[in-house]
Formats: sequence, structure tokens, C-alpha cells
Amino acid sequence: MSKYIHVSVAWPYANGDLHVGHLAGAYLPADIFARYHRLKGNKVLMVSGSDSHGTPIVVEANKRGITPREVFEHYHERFLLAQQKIGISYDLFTHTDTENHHQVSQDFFTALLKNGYLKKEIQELLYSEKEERFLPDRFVEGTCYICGYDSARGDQCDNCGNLMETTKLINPHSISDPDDKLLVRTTEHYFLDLPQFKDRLAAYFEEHEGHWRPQVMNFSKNFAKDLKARPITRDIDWGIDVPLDDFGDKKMYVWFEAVMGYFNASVEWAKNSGQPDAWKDWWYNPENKGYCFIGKDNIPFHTVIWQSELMGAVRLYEDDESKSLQLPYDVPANEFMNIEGKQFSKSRNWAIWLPDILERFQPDAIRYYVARTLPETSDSDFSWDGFYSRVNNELLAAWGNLVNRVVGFSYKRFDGIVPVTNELTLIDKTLLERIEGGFETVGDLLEQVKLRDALNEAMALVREVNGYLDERAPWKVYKEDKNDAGRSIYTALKAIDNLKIILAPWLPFSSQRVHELLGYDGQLFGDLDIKSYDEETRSHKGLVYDPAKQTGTWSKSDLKQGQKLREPQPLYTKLEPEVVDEEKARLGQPYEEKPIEL
RNA sequence: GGUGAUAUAGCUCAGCUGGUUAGAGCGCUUCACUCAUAAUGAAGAGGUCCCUGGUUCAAGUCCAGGUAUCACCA
Repeated sequence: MSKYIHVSVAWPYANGDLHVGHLAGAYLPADIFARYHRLKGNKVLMVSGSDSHGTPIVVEANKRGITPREVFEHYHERFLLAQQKIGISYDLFTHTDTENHHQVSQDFFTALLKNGYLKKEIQELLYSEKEERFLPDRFVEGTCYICGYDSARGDQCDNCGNLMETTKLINPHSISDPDDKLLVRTTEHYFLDLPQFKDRLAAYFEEHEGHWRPQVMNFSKNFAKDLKARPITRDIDWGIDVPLDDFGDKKMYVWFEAVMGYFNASVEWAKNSGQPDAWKDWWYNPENKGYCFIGKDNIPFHTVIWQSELMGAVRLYEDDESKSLQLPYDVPANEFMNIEGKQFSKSRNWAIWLPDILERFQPDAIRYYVARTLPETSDSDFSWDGFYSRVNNELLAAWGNLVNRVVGFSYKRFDGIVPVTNELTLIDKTLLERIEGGFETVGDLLEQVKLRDALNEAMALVREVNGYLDERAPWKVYKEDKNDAGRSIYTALKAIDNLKIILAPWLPFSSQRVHELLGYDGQLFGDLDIKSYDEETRSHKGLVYDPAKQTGTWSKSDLKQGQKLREPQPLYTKLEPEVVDEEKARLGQPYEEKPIEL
């Protein structure tokens, strides 16, 4: 029985390249999880996209003297390429400036308004007469009303560290123009009336107590205890229009519409697939399980606000009143990944950029190290020493070498075929039972989103096979009893055939190569391509997983004796010790974007 | 300032509702092996479980306070 699994992945702000923090926080865990379910034969819908709105994009655009649209389109393109290269298998990775996203977000707004969950309130904000607009906090500078520092930012004072109430700043002015004195003015905005959801949220948390990560649950419960209405509209130019005739030129707040992307992108995916209602199999299916993969900074938006939006809209594009939008089943938020012990910083370029490292390292090597070091329970650390030793001493030495030694031996002593042998002995059967048990043990951990534990277990199985080989010593036995040696090699090949599937969620590229080495044709996974989609007034590109050619399944090996193998080539490139110092030296240096080549 | 987390072997991390000699991987030492990208296997040495109090027959595990780090909110 296949199940429906919806995988929502955090939407990256398209104002700079992706870095390993993004990968570790959301994209890689989501992909591992999704690939497992794809192998299980479950109906996976994994979506995300570039967040094209929000102040950071506008700031970046101003800095470069180009439009916000040019900024996000530039990075959207790079997101597509980098993620294709490292194999994040989105059913659709789109962006928030599609006609579809605008339309569905507006319909969401309208539904919330109609159902009585939005209310108008008057706010005091800083207004620029020069620019004839209200300025967001980040565009404001002034004198700190606590310590007197004269360059306090609109949201925080860099001198005393206190967060600022923007309207209290002394002599507030625009960041880009110190002569542009700002005035406090009132403006009217819509608010999402979160307190109305308090009881329903409490019931929702109750329902999921137990399987959520404790830090996510605790944080969310606490956050939901004291809810206030939050403004969801802004006086800005770059964003989605509020769908009301009498509300000026105001736009939706980016956090309000970005989370809707999980829903909107599902709708787009269905349209693109030519089955416009297909998304309902997830969003209106009580059997669906939805997972939101995000970083810890995003927790309240994905455990409180998004749930409130879904509950408040009740239903969209669905007439059956017995149905309502499904809420996420789990929000496996990750902590942060530091770099060489220090926090990521874009301004100081303390970062490891994805397009950059993909030029020098194999995707599976990166995937392996990051997966091994996932910040699932607490902040973790990416270190080049760690990368070097994990890749060389574990991935390559234990797994790559296992494949190489066994296939190589078959090639050398058994004419490059899977040895033909008779009845297995107890020790052979015991090994295979242990390995085959991995489908259960590793699978269970994956379903609980304990990805690090699951990988640990999978690697323990790899070591079992190495231990078995040492014990059986086919290279020695071969001289006296070729059949017995063949039996061990057959057993080891079959173990590898199983492990290639068990490891495939983490190592899709090298598992495919093992698949081919073992003599199979065809693809374990489907294709991941960049495609173009036309809407009425504009077109956009998306990264799209097409499962049509997928043949891999999460099930025991049925390796045939006598099957022709392919000549082994090492799976992984061994890293030279110098890379550690070379890569460390890059940290903090200016980063130059280069074209991403596949 | 408030809230939620995190601090355990050289390194990266497990240790759920308190209970035998505190675990794993890597690194290190010794031995074995040579099919393999000198890769593999076995054995072993490494810890005042951040600090200070407290509860308890018993605390890495609970409570209070403190220190350091992270996120969110004001």
C-alpha cells in the first residue's frame, strides 16, 4: 500500500548563493527523506522554490543598482543548477513570482478575510517624504535611545546590542540618504488574528506530542501561549498585491505568502503535470503525511503561523464541505551548521558556497559528510579536517573500497560475473539476514526522520560485510576451493547489492554506479531536469523530478548468479591532505560567483 | 530582558521516563591479513559526563543558581 508523503522544504531567499548551511538545515535532509519514500513506492510530492520577495532582495538590488526581479532571477537560476548538481529531487522547485503563486496567495488572503481571521489595525511607522513611502526597519538608521550611539539600525543597535523600536529612534533617517529625515506616520494594515487559533493549535500540538523533536514541540507550545495578531501587509513596492480595490498599493508581507508556497507549488506541479487536481491527493487526503524541513530560525512560522493560515482558509478550490486542508504531520527542524567553529556570515564571507565546492568535490562526498554531521539535535560544525577524514576514512575506505575489492576480485578470479555457486552456508546466510534487516532498521529510523542514526546503522552494515570478508578470506580459500571462495564473493556481492539501495537516499549518484557495476541497466531514480513553464504574461524555470524511469525499490536484492559485471572503477576520489589547508584558506576571502557547469 | 535549546573520550556526536565496570564512528597503540584507492579485520589505551549547591538508598540523567554558545520574541 503506497502512502502519500508531502515534503515541504524551506524557501531560500534569492539574494545570494546557496551554502552548506542551507544544505544541512533543510535541502539535504528533505531529499534523503524523499528519496527513501520514493524507493518505498510511496507517492512523494516534494516542493520548494526561490523566495523572490522580502527586504533582503530589495537591499541587494539597491546595492547593485538593478531591480529586485533581476536579483532573484539571477539566483533562482543558480539555485536550480546547484541543486540539480547535488541531486535535490524536488518534484517542483519553482519561485514566488509566478502568476500561479500570486493568484493562489491572493485566494488564500481572500479566504482568510471572508472567514473572519483578518482584521484592520492602525500602525505607527516611519515615513519618508522624499521617497513618498514607508521605510522597512532595515532601511532606517538613527540615534539609539538607550545608549546614544548615532548609527543604530532600525531593528537593532550595533553598539549596545539592544533591539530597537524603530519609531522611538532619535533623528531617524534613511540608510541610503542621511538627509532624508523620517517622520512617524500612521498607516492601516491587515493583521492575521492569531489568538483565534489558540485552542486549535493546542489541540494540534497535543495530537503530535511524542513524534516531534522535543525542541520544536517545546518552542512551539510556548510560542502559541501568548499570541498576538501579526501584520500581514506592508507599504512596499516589491511583493504580492493585496487583492482589495480599496486598500491602495499595499503588498503582502513576505512571511505571510512565502509559506503558502508549499501549497501553491503543489498546485503548480499539478497544472504542469496536466492533472490540475492531482495536488488534492495530498492536501485534502487525511491519509497524507506532510513534513516541513526547515532551520530552527523558522520554527514558529511552520508550527504556528502556517497552521493558522491553513486552518483559517479551511478549504481552497474544494467544494466538498466535509474536507479541509491538511496540516503538517511533522516539522523536523534542524539547528544550525557552523563552519570551523564559527557562525556562518555572508558579510564576512565565512561560508562554504555550494556552487563553489561542487566544482572541486563529488556530490556524494559532500552529501555524505553533511549527512553525517546534520545538526539534528544541536548546532553542528563543518570542518575541513572532518570532511577529509570522513570522506577518506569512511566513505571511501569502508564503502567505496568494499565495492571495489569485491567487484575487482570477481573480475580477476571469476571472469567478471557473479560467481555461480551452490547452497549457502550458515555464515553466509547470517550475513545476508543481517544486511537485509537493514531495510527494516534503517527504514524505521528514516521514517522517524532520524537521518543521522539511520546513516550510522547503514554504515555499521557496511563494516559487517568487510568483517565477513576478512573472516572468509576468499583470496586465500580460492587456492584450495574455488567454489567456497565463489560462495563468499557471491554473498558479498549480494550484500553490496542490498547496501546500494539502503545507502541510495544519501548517495544517489554512487549507488547508481554500483548498480551499473553489478551489471544492471536502468536507473535507480528518475530524472532531475530543469524545465521551462509559460504562463500568460511570463515564463519561469523549475527543477523537476520525473519518476518515470525509476526502477529502484526499497527491497531485498535478487542478484542473479552468472550476471555479467562491469569493470570496476573507484567510486570515490581520494582527497589529498592539502585540500584541508587549501579550503580553510578560502574562508573569509572574497567570493566570486562563477557560472555553474553541470 | 523573556522563551526554547546546547555544554559527555584528541575530534564529531549517542545516552528516552534516575539504577550494574559511561557508549559509537574517526584518530591513536598493538596484532592479523594482502582481494582492494596502504584500503580491511581483531584487541586495547583514552572521560573529575561545564561549575556550585540540593533532592534521593542511588544523578551524566531530576531541582535551583551560575558560566559559555545558539535561535526566536520584546
